[in-house]
Amino acid sequence: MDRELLKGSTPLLLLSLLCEGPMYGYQIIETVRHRTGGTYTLKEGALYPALHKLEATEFISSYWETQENGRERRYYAIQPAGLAFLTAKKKEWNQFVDMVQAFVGPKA
Amino acid sequence: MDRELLKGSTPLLLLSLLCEGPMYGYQIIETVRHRTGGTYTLKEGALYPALHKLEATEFISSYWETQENGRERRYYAIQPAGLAFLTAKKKEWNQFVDMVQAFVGPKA
DNA sequence: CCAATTTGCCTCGCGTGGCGAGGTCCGTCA
DNA sequence: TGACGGACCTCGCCACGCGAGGCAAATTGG
Repeated sequence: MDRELLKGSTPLLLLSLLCEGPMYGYQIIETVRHRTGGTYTLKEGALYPALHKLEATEFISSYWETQENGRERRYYAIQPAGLAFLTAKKKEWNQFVDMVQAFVGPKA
Repeated sequence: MDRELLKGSTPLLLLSLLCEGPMYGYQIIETVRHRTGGTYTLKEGALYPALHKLEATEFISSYWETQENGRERRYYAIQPAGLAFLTAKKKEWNQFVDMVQAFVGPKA
């Protein structure tokens, strides 16, 4: 998968995922990897900065949770502002896809 | 339109357009502007470097053509290698869209 | 029991690509 | 003559993803 195509889609992905409930970083990576059948692996160098940025803008929040074995995980949860932002982003995404589709022709 | 989303889609757009026949820079910009109803304006700072890069890799070729009034235009035409590249890019594009769609949910 | 792997977090430098602003030349039209 | 628009281009900035690296603790396996 061409990395250039991915640019800008990360926040959309993350917010969409977090809509389903809080998740921690590693879990996000694994989830994406599994759901895409391995074709797409979110890289840590892309994930964590993106997560931190979304938190800085209050679109998501984070909290540490200790597991039974004593280890800690940092969970991220979507915030109201993030939900609104997601809605806007989705609209933008659809516009974008329609736009490109109009030039390259429909999928089939 | 979020600029980050656009990244990487430019070669796809250009090759798709040039499939319909040779075009010159300014014309490409205007065509895109019109076809999208003005929602998307290809910027010169994105277009020309992209065009030159595609030419450097032999995906397109260019030639100058003099108009009746004496002014010159630089036309770009797709090459066989470009056509092959376009096919691959399209496939990649569809994969990408499907991937994101799988997370944000279908358009409707 | 120790080593290697996995889980889990993170940062930093690099390359890339779009953008805004700038620049140039020339034809046309008021 | 001067302003506008067509038509080409470049350059510095910023944002992003990537690869590589670092660290620490739990788990697994020989």
